[in-house]
Amino acid sequence: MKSASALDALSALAHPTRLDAFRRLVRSEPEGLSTGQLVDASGLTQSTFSSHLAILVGAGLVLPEKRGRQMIQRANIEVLRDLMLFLAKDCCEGRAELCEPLVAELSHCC
Amino acid sequence: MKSASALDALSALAHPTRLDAFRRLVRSEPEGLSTGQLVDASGLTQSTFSSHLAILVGAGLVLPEKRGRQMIQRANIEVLRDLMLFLAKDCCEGRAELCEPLVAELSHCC
DNA sequence: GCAATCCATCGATAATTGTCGATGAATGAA
DNA sequence: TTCATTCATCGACAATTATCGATGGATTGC
Repeated sequence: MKSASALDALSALAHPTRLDAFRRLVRSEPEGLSTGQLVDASGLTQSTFSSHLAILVGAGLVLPEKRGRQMIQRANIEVLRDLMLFLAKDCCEGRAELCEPLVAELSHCC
Repeated sequence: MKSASALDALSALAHPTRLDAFRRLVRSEPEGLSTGQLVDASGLTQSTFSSHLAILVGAGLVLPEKRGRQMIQRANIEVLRDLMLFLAKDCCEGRAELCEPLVAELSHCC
């Protein structure tokens, strides 16, 4: 993952509404949620939430699928993984000792 | 890590100048870098960079230490680890299959 | 065909963020 | 003591972001 893509993903997640929506989508994998369900959960107006959703989609973190007249939104775990690898990479290069506790906790968590 | 702290960390990293400075500090562990060195690397004015640095410090991602008349800045890997665990946690809860490839790649990388 | 539903886009406004130069406090050197 | 260096803070301004209501396209159901 390039630095620019990582920045897009970080910026997309750096907002309460978008972070909440993304986590909700991760938890709802693999079924996903409709835009309307996400709007309801956000408490914002439909148009405001739509602009937030567009930012998540633009960053590749959310993949929309058309289903009838609604859009089903799904989290793109791959991009999340790429982002985490991007962040971890600096520790790893020549200094694995910084990364080991991270891997240990992640292994334990999953 | 609470959602609010994760948002602070994400917001802090969601800016080219700050992401670059933080990664530079991670790579320079455990010696750290002086504020002046970071300013030079950023290409911004001292005051502008100082406000960015304050955001990283406020998020806990950077720990300043006074040394004479300069400040030595060091990356706080723990907060990075907490952030990554926060992001991974949603995958892990009841759906480890989403997280496994992430752990696998991280283990391989480190 | 017609009305209703779902959702993206537009335009306007308010709020936040980024940037800079200037100032000043703290420290070390002469 | 006096001067230079390092860096945080202040105030101002520009740029970006967040929010909303309104509009309109696409689709489904009647």
